[in-house]
Amino acid sequence: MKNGVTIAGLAKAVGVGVETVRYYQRRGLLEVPQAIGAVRHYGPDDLRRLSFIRRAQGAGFTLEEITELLALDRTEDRTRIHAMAAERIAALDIKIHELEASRTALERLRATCASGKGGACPIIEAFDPG
Amino acid sequence: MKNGVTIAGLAKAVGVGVETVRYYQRRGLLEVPQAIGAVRHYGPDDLRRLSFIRRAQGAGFTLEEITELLALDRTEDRTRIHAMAAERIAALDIKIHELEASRTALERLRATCASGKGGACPIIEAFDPG
DNA sequence: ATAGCAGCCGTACCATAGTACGGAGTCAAG
DNA sequence: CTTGACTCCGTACTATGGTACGGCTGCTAT
Repeated sequence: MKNGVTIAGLAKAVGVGVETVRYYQRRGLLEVPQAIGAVRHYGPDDLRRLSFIRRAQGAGFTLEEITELLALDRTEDRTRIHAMAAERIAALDIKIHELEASRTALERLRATCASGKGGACPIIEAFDPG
Repeated sequence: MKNGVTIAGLAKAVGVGVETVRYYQRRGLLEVPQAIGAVRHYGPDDLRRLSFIRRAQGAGFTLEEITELLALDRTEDRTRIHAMAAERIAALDIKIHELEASRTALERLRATCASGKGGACPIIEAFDPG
């Protein structure tokens, strides 16, 4: 063996499946490293890149957008990066507010249906205002 | 015409497509009302139900879960409703925190890349801490 | 009465993000 | 030097939530 891990080690380190790593390679999100013999070995760069992909997904970027971000990482196109970040932040703000509103509605539902007995609790109505 | 709207009116009122309404009917989320002649007419109940479906989706319920919620709406199984609400609230809390963390990371990226010129801004690193 | 828009229906297709599978090759250990 | 785990590869399949298509029919206005 050389230094670096094989695909299973990489996948495990980031908490994804081997097939997912291969999928990202096929999509061009991860590059396929040079093999030592017949087996590829992955280093810290690959790990950072894969972690980034996952975090960016968590931020709501699609794989297509992440592909663009990764390409941008080596350029100096700050305006594009800035625009993508701003756009995502705006979308995130909307989403966060929506989820908070949903949370409020669910809290109301939970409170209503917590009280002992009585007839059915009105699920549909619980969501009505908000 | 009778009172009530046709499928296009219903869809439009909630901001979905006609095909989406039909899809929900197929999935059993919406019932198919009795036709007057060959055309179905939808009333306020259908509207409320459809609105509910959309709001519940916004809260992160899957269509399958929403199917269950709608079924539960006519029962008195408060414990199940309570459990589903609690579970969703917990998931929502996690999600909201994740999105807020992502927002922070993006804000950092935006700030870093806003400053005039200089080399590339480190997209991958901007997400590194979390 | 007739054109043409809506509605109805089944079936097929789409995007996104994986997940599974089967065969062939390879590597390290026993 | 064989066994067993792991890799590689292509292709196919999955889940979720729709979206589109084409044929037929029926309601409505001109």
